[in-house]
Amino acid sequence: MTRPPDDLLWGGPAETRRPARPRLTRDRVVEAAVRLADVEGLPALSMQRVAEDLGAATMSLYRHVPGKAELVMLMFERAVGPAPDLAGRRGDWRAALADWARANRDVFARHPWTLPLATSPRAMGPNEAAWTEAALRALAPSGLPPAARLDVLLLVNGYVRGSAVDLDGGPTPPSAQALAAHGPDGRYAELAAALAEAEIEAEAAGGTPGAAFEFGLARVLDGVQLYIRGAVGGSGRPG
Amino acid sequence: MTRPPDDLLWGGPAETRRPARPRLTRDRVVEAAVRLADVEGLPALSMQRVAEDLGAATMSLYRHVPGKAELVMLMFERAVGPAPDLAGRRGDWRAALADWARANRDVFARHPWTLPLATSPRAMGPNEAAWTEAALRALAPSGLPPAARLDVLLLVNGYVRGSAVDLDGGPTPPSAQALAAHGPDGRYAELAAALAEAEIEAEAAGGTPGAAFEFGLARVLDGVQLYIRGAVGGSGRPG
DNA sequence: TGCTGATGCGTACGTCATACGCAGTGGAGT
DNA sequence: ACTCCACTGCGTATGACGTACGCATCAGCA
Repeated sequence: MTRPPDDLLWGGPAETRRPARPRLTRDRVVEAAVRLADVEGLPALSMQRVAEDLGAATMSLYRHVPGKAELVMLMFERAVGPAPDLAGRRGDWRAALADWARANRDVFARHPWTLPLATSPRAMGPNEAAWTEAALRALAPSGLPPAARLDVLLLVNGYVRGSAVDLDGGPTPPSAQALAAHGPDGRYAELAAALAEAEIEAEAAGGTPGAAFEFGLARVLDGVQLYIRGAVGGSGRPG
Repeated sequence: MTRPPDDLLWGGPAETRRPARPRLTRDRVVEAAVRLADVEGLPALSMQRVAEDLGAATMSLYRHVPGKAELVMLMFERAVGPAPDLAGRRGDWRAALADWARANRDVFARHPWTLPLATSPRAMGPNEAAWTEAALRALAPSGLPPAARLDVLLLVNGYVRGSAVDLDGGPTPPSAQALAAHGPDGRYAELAAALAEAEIEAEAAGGTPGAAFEFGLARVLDGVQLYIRGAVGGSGRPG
């Protein structure tokens, strides 16, 4: 009835059926969006681009996600993924927490766009809750009460997020020339010296990225360990 | 000459001059944008809204900033502001670094929208460089070499950023009901217990926010202190 | 063979960033 | 005094975006 009569008259194939595409599902939409964000970054994410990548029309996405904001939430949950398995470290809270921190950092490394999202107001999803639960369990052998374990977790979590910034994103330090140009009176002397020395070290270290991460992580865990001693055992204050 | 003759004939005030508005400057544009972001958040920031707040036309802004991305950069620099003065803490790297961390946190508290920006790729501006320089100088009495001081700074910086998330933004933990509903088998038992205990403590603490921040900061500095002892003095490893 | 709910999509609207070029202004050079 | 010109402000237009709305198609079932 709505078909143009030509087709009927000339007997063209009755192409009333849609081209056989895999059905659209919420999962496929979120997956495509994550892939797009991984490759081109969050700013490039638009409903139109996601739909295009799926070979669907823009408005079709709205059958599966309520809107873009909700899509981003779902993307975040998917990128976070299931909590790491720390069973192999049972009893050793320090090793378990270190593994947890590294797994956490890997998420940010795999999906850099999650980093700004992690520092924006949002609701905690099941995966993120599972990560938190895993870390709290890892800390159980420490003997700390639950609320103190939460504080420790905030600390470690904060460190991971903060240092992941320097994996991708984060401030690119100004060039030595720029520093010299704008601070000819030695205003940035220490910064320039530190950057120069760090560059030499990085060259020497060659293929060991993440050295700075491990350094900081060790310091954080030292601090926690000291605290646990003080809180559970005697006084562990370093003075 | 280009005036319509009516005005001339009827002697209306010669309103050829513009209404006497303060001239638009880059500073005024950036200031208005910061104020807008402070009040309504970064998503509400549009060139049109900024122009409106200034009583100017949208396109006028482009005479003073190249585009929105650059405006946001300038806003960030302005929000960061000048580095804190740590002269009063000369010689005491721990106290100076703690002050620096608190000042840093205050920036995020005053301008919550800077937090996601701080965790996105960007160039380091003069103010941010000055903050870094100030911290490196504060660490000079520790005796650490410049590159190691940079690592320490990354650590502290990361902690501040990470914990500032919980000032504003960050994951709002699910309600106890939600946890119970989705993990009836005790999947989130530790999390639920920790949240409940933390809530009780928060109620008891009453008007002392930032307690969690100070807790974590003390742990971080403990770790750094331990490291400095080990690196500069003898072996300070806690085992 | 019609009915019904689920799914895909075309159109339309409002908001956004911004390219382009004109118009008023005020100062410098004649 | 007059001309010129750089600077500043702005009106219009374009194209991308998110999404409300309602029609078209289809699978399953009566």
